[in-house]
Amino acid sequence: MDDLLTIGEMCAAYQVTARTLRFYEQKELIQPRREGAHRLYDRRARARLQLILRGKRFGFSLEDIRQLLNMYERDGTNAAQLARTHELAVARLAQMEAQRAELDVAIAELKTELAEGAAMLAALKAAE
Amino acid sequence: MDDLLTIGEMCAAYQVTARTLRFYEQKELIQPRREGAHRLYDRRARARLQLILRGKRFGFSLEDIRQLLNMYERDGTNAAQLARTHELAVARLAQMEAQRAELDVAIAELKTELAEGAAMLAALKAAE
DNA sequence: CGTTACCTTGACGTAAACGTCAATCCCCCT
DNA sequence: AGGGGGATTGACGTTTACGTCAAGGTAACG
Repeated sequence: MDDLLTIGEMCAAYQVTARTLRFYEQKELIQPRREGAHRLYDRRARARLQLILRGKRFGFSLEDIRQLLNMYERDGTNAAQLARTHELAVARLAQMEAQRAELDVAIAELKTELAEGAAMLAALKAAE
Repeated sequence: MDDLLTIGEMCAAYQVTARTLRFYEQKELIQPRREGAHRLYDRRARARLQLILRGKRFGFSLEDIRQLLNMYERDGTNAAQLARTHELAVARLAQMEAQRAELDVAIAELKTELAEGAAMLAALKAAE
């Protein structure tokens, strides 16, 4: 049963707005079927949406996601494409870990200031 | 010696562009002196810039920073204002830690997929 | 005095990911 | 026939933190 969902049902199912779905479509991330003018989302469209949302959680841009998705669409078994995807994922992972490291530093610094009761502004007074 | 720096010197000293300094001024974050039309940055202006850059590292928005800065400008010793600053800092810290937690989850998930050689797209194939 | 380097204001542009109308259209129900 | 409730397209708006001209002022050097 390849049950088809209307845009409203998709919104409810995936917690996104209709605008978002149309936006993704415009960006070539999803291609729902049409029944007249109305959109109908099949299994494939839903799978892609899930991947999009997942990619977003990973911090990929929509453009990155589009490329990954379309690469797989054309040939999911091409070794070069698999390698490319892997490469992108590794790079993104490195970014995330770097971001986490920075965040850790900032957290530690802010904690120190809070412990000193200094908030972030003691330096202003000191500089007068 | 309250040596005064020109905008160009400020750029070199703090690694920011002139546009950035003018932008901060327009946003009421910094108030340099004037010699004719030219800006001159005194000790206070420089202290504020440092705090701005620091606030940014903490992830505060410029608007947040402006409010904090101006609160202190009016009365750095007011208990209510100190409390407010502290409160903002604590809230921000909580945000940062939440963000860090999410990041950890995403990192772990992405690592798992990489380990499986699945990148992020295995599900697409599975859904066909 | 002329050139150069640096400065000024003002205004429009940019990026991402949608939000928010407006005008229409379509189907279903009573 | 008259409403509703959803859908559609198109187009402009939003946010943040600046970037990028353009046109012109000014100050120091030679």
